[in-house]
Amino acid sequence: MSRKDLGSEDSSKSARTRERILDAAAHVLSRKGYAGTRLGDIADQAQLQAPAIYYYFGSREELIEEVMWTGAQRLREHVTKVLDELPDDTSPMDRICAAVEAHLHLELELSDFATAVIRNSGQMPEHLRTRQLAEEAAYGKLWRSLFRSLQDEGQLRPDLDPRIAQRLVIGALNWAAEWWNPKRDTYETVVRTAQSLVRHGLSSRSRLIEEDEDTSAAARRRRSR
Amino acid sequence: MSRKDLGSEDSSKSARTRERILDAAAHVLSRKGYAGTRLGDIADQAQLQAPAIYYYFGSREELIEEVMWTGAQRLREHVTKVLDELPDDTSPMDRICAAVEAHLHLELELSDFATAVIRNSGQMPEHLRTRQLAEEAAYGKLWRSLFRSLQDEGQLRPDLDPRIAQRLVIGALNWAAEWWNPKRDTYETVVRTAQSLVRHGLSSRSRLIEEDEDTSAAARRRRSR
DNA sequence: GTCTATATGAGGATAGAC
DNA sequence: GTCTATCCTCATATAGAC
Repeated sequence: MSRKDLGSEDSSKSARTRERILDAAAHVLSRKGYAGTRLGDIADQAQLQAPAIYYYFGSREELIEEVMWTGAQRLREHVTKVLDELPDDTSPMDRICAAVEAHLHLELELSDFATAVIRNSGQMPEHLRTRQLAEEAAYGKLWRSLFRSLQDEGQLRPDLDPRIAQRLVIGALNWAAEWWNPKRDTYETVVRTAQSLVRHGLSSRSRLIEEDEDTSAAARRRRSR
Repeated sequence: MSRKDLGSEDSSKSARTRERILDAAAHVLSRKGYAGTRLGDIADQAQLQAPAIYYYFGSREELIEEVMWTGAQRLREHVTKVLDELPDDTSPMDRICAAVEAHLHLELELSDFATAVIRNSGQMPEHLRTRQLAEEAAYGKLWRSLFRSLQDEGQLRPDLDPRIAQRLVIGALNWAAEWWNPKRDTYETVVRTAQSLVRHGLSSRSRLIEEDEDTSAAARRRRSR
């Protein structure tokens, strides 16, 4: 039997090689796209010969499928774990902020997998996305439950459509992998800004406070809503 | 002289054919990716033969380059136009909300170009991105000036990093093309939710009002406004 | 069990004749 | 504008080497 079904916890030599190939594939996939991902490039990156990949994966498609699934799965597992470790009495909004950080953490950490998934989800043949779609459905469900808790406690501003707000938030986070440059922005600044944006953006406690009428150019907002 | 330099305002037969090819290329590019975009598929979509494309475009690369540039250009021009038409005394926050709608409008309207650009920006050879990058730089500049106005008037919450907040907002908008389903969410709901999220998310007038300590899950609507 | 060297054949861009 | 021919780039099969 080959090594195809070794779990990722195995650290034998062959498991490590397999992992190297997977990482290399994520790297190439994120930069070249589904159709542009050549086994030769993956092999170069993983420091072996292209046909050697067939020892670990049944085909190019199987390898790519696993990259997409792994990316989605690791994200969901990480966020789930972080949420599970929060104290039971953590407020819904604090849970959402924790999820925001966890999502950003994994995404920016495993950015090859993240950008591989993000850029290629819409370009893959459907039959390679089954496991990925299942992960993403579960992940969406997780976030919906966070938003529902917020709403149940009356903390979600009522002019927001919960589903749409949720997708917008996740979009803002996903996109971060496209622009984040660690040399320009610290990870902490990104997290802090994202959390603040989300917290104030969603909260029903967030009131646009009327300004006393002064003549400054700023004084023109009025009883909105 | 070929038709290569006819502007898009020309509506002669050949200009229309050229436009059809461009639209078809955007369609294929968004679904198959840069490397997976075959002239045969573009030709099918545009209802002509693959080699005929060479009558309108110098090469596959030129055609794809033009899709990416056009997508970026139309977005910037549309948002610029909408902002220019606002009354002079429009507040910075209202200008940002107008830009949010304009961005979403063009993106969801021209979704093939939008998703083509979004999904393929990171997968294209650099030499095909020169004009696109110039457009995007100009577009970024536009948004930075919007954020700067907001900040100058003290309306930007000080715990936000302006550049990062701006990128998060644009990310949330860009991602909308990936999930929006007009059968599920109306365009108006998406715009309204995005605007509200952005307005409250950014505004320094947005205060998280402390709740009196009560444990009831019900007592939470307050000082209406 | 873990890989390398080489061979095969399909798909696709594009040149050039019409 | 179309049709055909050419040429190249791969994924993958096969045959072993260590």
